[in-house]
Formats: sequence, structure tokens, C-alpha cells
Amino acid sequence: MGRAPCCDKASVKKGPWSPEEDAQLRSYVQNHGTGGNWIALPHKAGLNRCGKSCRLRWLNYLRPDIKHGGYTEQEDRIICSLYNSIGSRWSIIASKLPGRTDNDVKNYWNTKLKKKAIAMLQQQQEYYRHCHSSGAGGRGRDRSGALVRPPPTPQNQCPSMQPSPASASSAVATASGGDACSFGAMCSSPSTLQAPLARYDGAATVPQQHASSLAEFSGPVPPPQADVSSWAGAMAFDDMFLPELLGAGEFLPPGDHFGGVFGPLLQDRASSLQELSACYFPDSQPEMWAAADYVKPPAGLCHSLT
DNA sequence: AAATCGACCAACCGCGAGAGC
DNA sequence: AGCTCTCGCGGTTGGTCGATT
Repeated sequence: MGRAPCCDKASVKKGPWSPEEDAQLRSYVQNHGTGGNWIALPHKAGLNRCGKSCRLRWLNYLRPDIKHGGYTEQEDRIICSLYNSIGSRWSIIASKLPGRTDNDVKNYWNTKLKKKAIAMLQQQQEYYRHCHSSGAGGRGRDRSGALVRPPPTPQNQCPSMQPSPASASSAVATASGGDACSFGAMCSSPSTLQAPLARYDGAATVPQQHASSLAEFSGPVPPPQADVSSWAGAMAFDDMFLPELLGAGEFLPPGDHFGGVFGPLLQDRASSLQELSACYFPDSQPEMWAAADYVKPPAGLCHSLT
């Protein structure tokens, strides 16, 4: 048996909303609320629209706290960092940006931010290619083994050219040029960030002694090569969660129970990030979850995050 | 001035998840 | 347990508008 349509598509109006329809919907929702039933709402409100269409119009356009356009640099960084960490989970990303909707963030990414990120990555690729061809070993080291910092411009903040789970499996992989690199890299501008950045990226075997460096790693310089080689993917820090998300507690689920996990984030950031990543990538890298020292997130944590 | 192109954004579509019966 | 219904999400489409030729 097929799925019943949410409305009679032949009889309901489609296409752009008129100011009158907007006023009608706004007035109804403000006076009566949605009633928890968008399907029935258009009839009650006297609108000849599909319930889904009404819901979308309200959420994306008519809600009183909506912001349109004018994305700030900080918002850019939050978007690309989260995109890099969790992929195209637009509703989650939008929930970290007050006044922004998932549709708006998605459009902004697809039309502007992605291009910006791709341009930056191409520039970084050029830089690393240059390092490699000049004997830098391809990992930002010079002949003497000393770490090489990219020139101090906002365009070269990528500490790695390795794909992350999120970006590799997302639309970025199909972007022009087919580049599946880490897009969070563009967000780690040393010139614009004062606080340390870190993002646990599926490496279950981060040595305890590196927990602090994971938390404090903020620049384009990778950890010492000997240590890197023992970490999954060789590059655990190719992207990051923003400090404003970790530090400001926006990611912290409510309640004392979770406070026990994320509260002491600054004390044991590595394990906390492990747990956070586990929520976003529950099916990736099974070996990670089997790691002896891995601590499964408490039940309900993922739900509260997503 | 007209045609074409590309960027942008609102809206649609189909699917999965979860609740209720 | 299985079915139906609704919600919410992410991908995609199509219209509009400004820039370019």
C-alpha cells in the first residue's frame, strides 16, 4: 500500500506566496499556534495550501526571529567547521546560528561558502604541492625536518589535505574539481581565532599524552610526525569544532547527567570529543568503537545533540 | 537594447523516523 | 506487530534578477 499524499496536490495552490497568504498564515499561527498539526492548519487558516508548504513558509520566512542574508565571518566559520565535522546536517548547523534556518544555511553554503572553501583549498593544495616539490616532505616540513608554516594569510589554514568522514561522504565530494578535502580548515584562521580549536575525528587511539595537544592544537602545523603516524587516518586534526561551540556550552546538552560528560570538557577534552564524534558517526570506523579505551556516549546523548 | 548567462533563493519533493492506533 | 499519519530533513528544481556580451 502506497503512502497517502499529505494533501490533494491538484487542488492546492503551489508556487510563490502572496503577501495576503503570508498575512493569513502569520495571523493564524500567532493567534492559534500550529496546533501540532500542519496538515490540518491550512484548512483552519483558510489557506488553499499544502500543510507542508505552510510549515516551510512559516519556518523559513515568516517566523518573527528570522534573519536573512548578511552572514558574519563568525557564522561562516561556524558553518564550515560544523559542515566539516558533521556534514550536511543543516538543521543541526542552523540550530547553532540564532535566527538562521536550515534552508537558508544550506542555500548559503551551496551558493557562496562552498565556492569560497574550494578556492581556499585549491590555494592550500598549491602551497603543499610547493612544499612537497621543494623537499618539504609533503607534510609542511622543510629539509631539516622543521615544521613549515604556510604564509600567514587567511587562505591557508588547512592543516591537512585528508578528507574527513563528513566531507568525504558529502556533497563536497561532488563539488567542482571533485575535491573532498577538509573544509573546516578554512575556519581556523589564526588571525581570527583566539581560543584553541580541536575536533576529534575518529582516531580512537590518541595517546593520552596528546590529549592536551589535541585540545590546544589551533594552527596549521600538524602534530609531530612520529605521533601522527600512529593515529587513525594519519591526521586527526584536519578539522575542528569551534571554541565558541565547545566553550560557550552551546553543544552541552542540558541536565546534570550530561554535564558530567561535557562539563569538564576543558579537563578531558579528547574523550569528550570522542563521545561527540560517536554521536555524529555512529556507524563509521567500527574498530574505533571497539577500542579498549573508548567510552560509549551515555544513552540519550546523541538524541539530545541531534 | 536585446539576449544570454550565472547567482541567488524560495519552494517543492521524496524519504526516514517516530508516534499513535 | 503492523499499519497509517505527520513531522522534519536534505536534495533538488525553477523563477527572478543583475551582470555581461
